[in-house]
Amino acid sequence: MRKVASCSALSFSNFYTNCAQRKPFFLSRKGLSNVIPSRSSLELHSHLYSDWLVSALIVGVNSCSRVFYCQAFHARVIKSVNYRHGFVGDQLVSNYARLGYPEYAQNLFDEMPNKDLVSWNSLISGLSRSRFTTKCLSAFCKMRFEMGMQPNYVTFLSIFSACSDEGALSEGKCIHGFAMKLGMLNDVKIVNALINMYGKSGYLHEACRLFKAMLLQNLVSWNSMIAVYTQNGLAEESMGIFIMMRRAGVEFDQATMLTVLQACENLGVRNLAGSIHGLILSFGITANVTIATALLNLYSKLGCLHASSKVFGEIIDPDNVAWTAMLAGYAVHGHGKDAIKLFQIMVKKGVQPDHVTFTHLLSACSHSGLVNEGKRYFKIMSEVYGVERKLDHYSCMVDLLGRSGHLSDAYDLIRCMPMEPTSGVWGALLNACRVYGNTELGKEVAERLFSLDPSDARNYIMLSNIYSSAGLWREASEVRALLKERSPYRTPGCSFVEHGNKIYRFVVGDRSHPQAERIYNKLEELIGKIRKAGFMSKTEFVLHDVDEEVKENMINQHSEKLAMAFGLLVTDAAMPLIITKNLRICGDCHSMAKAVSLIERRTIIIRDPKRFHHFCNGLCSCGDYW
DNA sequence: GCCTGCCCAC
Repeated sequence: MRKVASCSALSFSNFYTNCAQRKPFFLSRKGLSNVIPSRSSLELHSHLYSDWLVSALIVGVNSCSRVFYCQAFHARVIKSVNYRHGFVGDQLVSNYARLGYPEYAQNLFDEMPNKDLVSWNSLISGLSRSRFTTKCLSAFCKMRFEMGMQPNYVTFLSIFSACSDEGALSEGKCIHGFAMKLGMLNDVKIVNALINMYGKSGYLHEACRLFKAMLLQNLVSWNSMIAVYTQNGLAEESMGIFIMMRRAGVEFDQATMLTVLQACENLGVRNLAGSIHGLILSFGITANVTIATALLNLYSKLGCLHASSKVFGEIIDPDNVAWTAMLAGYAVHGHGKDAIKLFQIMVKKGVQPDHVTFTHLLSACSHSGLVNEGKRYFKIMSEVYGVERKLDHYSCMVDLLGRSGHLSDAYDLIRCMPMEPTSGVWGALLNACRVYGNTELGKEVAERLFSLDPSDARNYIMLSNIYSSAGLWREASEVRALLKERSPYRTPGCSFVEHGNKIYRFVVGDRSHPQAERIYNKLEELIGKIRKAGFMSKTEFVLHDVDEEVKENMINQHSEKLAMAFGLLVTDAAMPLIITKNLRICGDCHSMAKAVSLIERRTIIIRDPKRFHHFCNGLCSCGDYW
C-alpha cells in the first residue's frame, strides 16, 4: 500500500468521520479537504490514492453526485488494483447505479467474474437508491432464479425500499412473504422498510399493524410512521403519532422534526407551529441549521414573515440553503426589495448562490414588479455567479416580462429557450394574456397547454376568463364545455381561516358554519360599505354566462369573502387576518380585500397557491398582477 | 472488507 503524502492525524480522523457520515471530501496535496478538486489536480495526484483510500473516497463521491469523479476514480482503480476481484468493484457498481447511470453499473457488474452476494447487493442497492425500480427488481429475480442465490437482509432492505415506489407494491408483498419464510421479520430495519413500503403505497393499516406488532420500535420506526401519515395527507394523525412517541419517552431527532414541521405546514395551524418552535428551543437544537431552515420556511408559508426573519437572524452560521429559504420567504410575500438586499448581503458574505437562489430571486423581482432588476439578474447569473439557467429561471422571466406587458418578448424568450418549455412556462404567458386581455395570443397559448396537459382545469378557466372579459360569451362557454368534458371532477375552491386551535373551511355559498347567519350579515354589511365607497363587482370572474344580477350574487358568496367576513368577526383586530386559499384568488375578491383593508383598517393576508397577497390601506403587495 | 431502514430543508 502506498503512503499518502502529508496527511496529519487530524485529517485522518476527519476522513473517517466524513466517511461514516458520507460527506463529500477529497484528498489534496495538503491532506484531506472538502473542497472539490479540479479535474487536472485529480489526474495529477491520482498516484497518491492507495487502494483502500480509493474505496473510501468513492463512498465520498456518492454524496457529491458527480459521475465525473466516479469515472476519474474508476480510471485510477483500473490502473492500481484488479477491481474485478476486489471490493472496489462492488463499490463502483453501487456508485454508478446510485449516481443515475444504471448502464455503467450493469456493464461493470457483468464484467466481474466472481460475483458474490455483496456484488449483487451493491447492484441492487444502487439501483434501489436511484429509483430504477424495474431494473432493481429484475436484478433481484435474476439473482434468485437464474443464479439460485439466497438473498440476505441487506438485499431485502434495498428491495423493500425500491418497492415503496408507486406501482411496485404487489412485487413487494410477494417478497415480503418470501422474507417471512426466511425468518427475516425479526429484524427491526426490515420491518421499518416494510412500514415505509406499505405506508407510501397508501396501505396505512398494514403499516400500522407491522408497527404495533414490533417487539421494540426504534427511533426510525417512529419516524417512519410519522412520515407515512404525513405523506398520505393525514397530518393530524401524524401529529398524534408524534405525541405518542413523546409519551413513550423516545427522543426525537432531526428526521422527526423535519417531518413534524412538514405535517404542521399541511395542517396550517400557526398555534401549533409556535408549540413546535418551543419544543425545538427547549431541546436546544436551534443550532441545527437544517431544522432552523425548515422552521423559518414553515413560518413563511404560514404567513408569518416576521417570525421567519427572526429565526433566520438567530442562525449562527447560515448556509446557502438557509439564505435561500429566507430569500424565498421575501419573494413569496412580495418583498422584492428585501429579497435583493438579502441577496447582496449573502454574496458579500461569500455564500455561493445556487440555481434555487436565483429562482427565488427572479421570482421576487417578478412578484414585486422589479422588471429591470429581474432582467439584470437573469443576464448576469451565469456570467458573474456561474449558475446555469434552468427551466425555472425561464419560467420566472416569462412571468416577469408578462407582468410588464411585454408579451411578445416573453413569447420570444420561450421560443429561444434551450430546453423544451413546460406547462409552467406557457402557463405564465397565458396568465399575462389574461391580465392584458390579449385574446389572440391567449388562444394560441391555451391550445398548446391543452395538448400538454388536457386535464388541467386552470388553463380552461383562464382562457374562458380571457373570453368573458372581452365579452366573447359564446367562445367562453365553448371553452367551459370543453372543460366539463375533459376534466369533469374539479377541485372546488375553498378558503381557510384559523381561529383558536381550529381551522375553519369555507366553500362558495357555504352555510354549514353554525354562525352562518352572522357571517352573511357581516358580509352584507361589508359589501354595502364598499358599494358606498364606489366599488363594483368584477363579474367577468364568474364562470357562468348568466345575467348580471345572478352573477353578482354568486360572486358575493365566494369562499374568500365568507372567510373574510368570518375572520373579521372572530379574530384579534390588532393582528393581520390570514386566509389561505387552495386555488388562485378571484379578481373580484382581490378588489374587495383591498377595499376592506382600507375601510376596516385591517391588514389582510391571503395566501393562494402562488404567493401571498398583503392587503393594506386599499392596496395589495402584488400590485394587481398575479 | 463491501452492501443497509426514516427525514434529508431553499
